Amino acid sequence: MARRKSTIDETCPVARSVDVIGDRWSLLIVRDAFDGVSRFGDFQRSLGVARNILSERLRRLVEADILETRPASDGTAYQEYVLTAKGESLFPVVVALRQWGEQYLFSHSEQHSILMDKATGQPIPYMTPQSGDGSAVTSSETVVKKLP
Amino acid sequence: MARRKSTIDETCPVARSVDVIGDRWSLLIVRDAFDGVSRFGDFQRSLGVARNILSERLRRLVEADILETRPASDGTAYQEYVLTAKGESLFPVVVALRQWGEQYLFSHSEQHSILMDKATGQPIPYMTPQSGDGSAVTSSETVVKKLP
DNA sequence: CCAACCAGTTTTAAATCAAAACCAATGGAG
DNA sequence: CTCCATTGGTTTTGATTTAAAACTGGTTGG
Repeated sequence: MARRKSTIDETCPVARSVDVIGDRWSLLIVRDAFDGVSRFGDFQRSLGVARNILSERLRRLVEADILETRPASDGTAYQEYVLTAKGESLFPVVVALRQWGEQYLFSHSEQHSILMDKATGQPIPYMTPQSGDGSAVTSSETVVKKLP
Repeated sequence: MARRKSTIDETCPVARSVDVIGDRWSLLIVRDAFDGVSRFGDFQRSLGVARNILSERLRRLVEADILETRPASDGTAYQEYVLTAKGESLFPVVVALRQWGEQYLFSHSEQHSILMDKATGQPIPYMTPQSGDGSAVTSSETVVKKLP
């Protein structure tokens, strides 16, 4: 590509988020991390991503404080990658993408995975933005305000 | 790049979603569309994206049934791009990205925009996955189940 | 101690991207 | 009606990124 125009001066939160995790692999790495994957080789096998790309993405995610490294919990000398609090906060993003995909990207007959509540065994209902009183709001009922 | 490995056979909804909108521009185009932008030139000026890239992305989004074209509402012979129902359904994704960005990607003193409820003038509360009874659930309280 | 494994890094070729030039159709001024 | 600026792209051309595979060096198991 020509040099990527950095959106670092962007005042839109969506643009900044996309700048950090808006590529083909970062969100899938985060998804796997939510799923308990933590080792380099496990990410690599799970995603089928090239190792150099995985290496660079993991480094970026660690730099962005979304993942952190620590000594492997299984006693080996290797390290593992785990979500930070900032990374855990991406849960709604991953769930929103998952639910949208569930609704629109599978043919009716096609099987796909769904997100369940461990406690009740019921599917997690579709997430939606809500007003202060808990009622759902649509995009046309909201407006983006620039703070002064 | 070497040829992109298509994730079309992927059974994970997150992977399919990322395959459709997981690039630097598509989600920003959708965000602008939520904001009322509909004309080629307006997207181009708003995003600062190269025109050929914008053209290709708009075509992809139309093919994916996220946007659709129709005659411009202002009487000119040009066309405009508007969100379909499928595109409107990306609202939770955009809001989740926005809210994560608001929380983590701005220094405390830095100004940024926030999403408000038009009716009440109050900020939209942070979205979170909920259990069937409306209580928030964390990632560790959920599990991904593959349907048979 | 040796072989297999893990976690990367380097190398190389292909694909994509960004910028700018180019082009056709539209619309507005006079 | 004519000229010219605007709109909405497409084409061309390098720069950059990506993917795949080969390579490296420490680790672990036998």
